[in-house]
Formats: sequence, structure tokens, C-alpha cells
Amino acid sequence: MTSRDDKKEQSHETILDSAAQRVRQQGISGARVAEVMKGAGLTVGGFYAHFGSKKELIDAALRRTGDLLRATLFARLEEKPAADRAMVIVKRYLSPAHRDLQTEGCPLPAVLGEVGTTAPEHRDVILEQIDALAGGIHAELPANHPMSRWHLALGLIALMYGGLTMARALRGTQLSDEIIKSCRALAAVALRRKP
Amino acid sequence: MTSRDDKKEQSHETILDSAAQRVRQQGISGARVAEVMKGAGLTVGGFYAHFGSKKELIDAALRRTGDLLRATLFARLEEKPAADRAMVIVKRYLSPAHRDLQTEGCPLPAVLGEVGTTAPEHRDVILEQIDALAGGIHAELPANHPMSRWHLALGLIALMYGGLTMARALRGTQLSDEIIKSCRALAAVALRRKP
DNA sequence: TGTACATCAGTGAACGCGCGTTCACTGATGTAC
DNA sequence: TGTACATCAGTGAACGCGCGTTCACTGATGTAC
Repeated sequence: MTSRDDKKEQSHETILDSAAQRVRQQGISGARVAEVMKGAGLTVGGFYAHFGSKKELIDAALRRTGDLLRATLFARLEEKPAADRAMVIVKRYLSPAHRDLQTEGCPLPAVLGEVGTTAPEHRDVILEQIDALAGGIHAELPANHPMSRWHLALGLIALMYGGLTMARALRGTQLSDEIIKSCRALAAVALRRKP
Repeated sequence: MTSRDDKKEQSHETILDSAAQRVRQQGISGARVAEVMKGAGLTVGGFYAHFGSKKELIDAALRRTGDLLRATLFARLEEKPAADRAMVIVKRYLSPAHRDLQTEGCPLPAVLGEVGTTAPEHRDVILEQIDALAGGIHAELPANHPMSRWHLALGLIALMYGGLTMARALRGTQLSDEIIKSCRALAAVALRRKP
């Protein structure tokens, strides 16, 4: 590992961090290669020494953001009573802070619509990330529930994702806050817990 | 009303229909002006005699698709028992057919992510349409429920939108069907009805 | 009724701009002797 | 240890392409007399 390799690896990480930020804030098409490189303190030309294509960059950025999201959602859950854990996850996801800090957190609100329309080539990473998220939530759900834990996990993800995306689209309006509250309350009803 | 006015008005409608289709299938940035015009059997150059800008076209198309969606979701509800109506709406929205027939139905899956990222200029139409949809669902909800009917309506919209968008993004995978089932079941639990 | 002119919906090509990608080049770092 | 050469991360400009928008023009329809 020469210092040249070291430098390149550092640049690679910086580019990935920059892409992860931009893809969450501007979506896939909005995460321009030139701007990602600028955000990493580099120029466009060097990009293809690090990634084979924009698609590869976006896929790598989506994996990174997905991993970070799960780490945040599931952090220190063992400190909470088992019965509260699902609602803790819901509240961490459906929060004004998560809505407003768009460069961090979940990438799905910014990219899922594109994957369903103009960017189907990213479907597999999304499948992988949603599956991983559902697997993590699954483990924190009650066993005595009319729905299977797997179905409940998927339903809660849809509710959380849908609520956050709506709240972000309507940012700055009164309805935006109402949506977050409503989705939290709906999750609480479904989980038979206090909101 | 001369036959010339008549012709222009017909073209205007055709352009709007074409845009409504494309925006649902390709999103806002994917609904290219030239392709919308081609879909209407016209050429690009004539567009600005009908709409002041692409933004105006998209806003008009979103109003049209929103109106059509509500008409479909609320059609013939009086034939159903009052207690079943909310679940009828949920099932109409969260269906494989609605997922697969992307040129018709709800525009939100294709556009909401963009409105939250690169196309905030459409926020007001979206607010208006979500408000109208919530108002319509609100009327069909049970009074004896721990959540207010307004909050319940917003929560259900988030769940339906989130589920449909995820199912579309994952089109062709097994998880896509699972998500639709899960969201239906979660709605049924929240509404205390059979799925 | 017929003719000359005016109107205007629609055409097709061009405009300026920004994108993803490529490539000849640079200069700092590493290697060979 | 010092010198000549090789390597390669990063630069900056260009490439081809597609977008939203503009505009001079056309030809069918409508109006005036």
C-alpha cells in the first residue's frame, strides 16, 4: 500500500460521501457527476478512474446510505423495552429532523420514484436495501399480532417511507407536520402501542 | 366559437391527455415537451401556443390526473356498506392492476420524489391534490376510532402512496406483490376490518 | 357569389445550455541503477 | 546518495447528445367588400 494508493482510496471515499449526500438531496438524475466531484474537492475528469459509470457510483452510494440508515435506526435499541422498540424505530424515521436534514438519512424518498420510472437499472440495489431494512425491523416486532412479522415490517416501511416522502414534498406547509403525526399515530394503532 | 377555436381547444385537450400519461409513466423530468407533443400527434414548435411553460403543463396534468384518480377511487361507493368503504378505497389503490397500469391512476408515485428534490415549484399543486384526496377519504372513515378522521385519512394516503411506489419500483420481483399485500393488511388492522 | 386579404394553429429548424463521457496532458510520487 | 526514468491520480477541455424554448415560415380557415 503506497501513499499513492492511499491517496486514491481516500479520494474514492470522499467521492462516495459526496455522492451519498447529493443523491439524498437531489435524487439520481440530480446527482450530477461534475457536482459530486466538486463536492469531493476534485474535478470531473478524474471520475472514471474511480467508478466505471454513474450507475456504479449511484449503486455504491445507495448501499452506503442504506447501511448508515440501518445503523442509525437500530442504534442502542437494547436500552429500550422490547415492546417499545418498533415504535422507537418509527419515531426515529418519521421525525421533523429526518425530514429537514435531507443530506443525511434515508435515500428512498429521493430515489424510489425515479427507480419506478426513469431509472429501473437501480432496482436490484433498492430491492437489496429494502430487504435488509425489513429484515432489521422484523426482529423488533411483536409475535402476537394478526399480521406476520414480515408483512408488518413491509407495511411499516411503506408507511414510514410514504409519510417521509410526502412530508418532504410538502416541506414548509402545515400539512407536512400533520402527515408526520398522522403516520406515527397510524403505526401506533397498528402496533397497538401509544403513539 | 369558430372551427379554428374548436380545433385549438381539441389540441389543448389532446396535449394535456398526452402529458398526463407521460408524467405518470416517466415523472416530471421524464415528460419531455417534444415527446408529449408527439404523443398528441403534433410537433414541438406548437407547444407554446397552448401552455406558457413546461411547468404550467405539468401543473395542469397533475390536476387532471388527481381529479381522475378521485373519481375512480370514490366511484359507486354508495353501493358498498358504509363500514367497508375505506377498505374498498384502499384495495382499489393498492392493487396489482394499479401498480402495472402506470399510464393511468395516481401520479404521486412518479412525481412526489421530484417535488421533494429537484422540482419544488410543483409543491402547491401537490398540496392541493393531497388535500382534496384526504378530504374525499375523510368522508368515508369511521367516527369511533382512536385517531381523528383527518389524521387517519392522511396516514392511509401515506401508506397507500408508499406501498404503491415501492411496489412499482420493485416491479417484477416477488417482494413487489408482498408489499401490496402487507400494506392492505396493515390498513385493515388500522381500520379494524378484514383485509 | 366571388375575390383579396387577414388571421393563426401548427411546422421545422435553430438557439443556448447542461449533461455523461473521453482523452491528451501535467506534475508529484515511486522505482531502478 | 543521487540521478534518470516510469507510473499514475488528477486536470481541463472537448465530444456527442438531448433538453426547453424561440422564431421565421406555411397553409388552411375566416372576414371584408
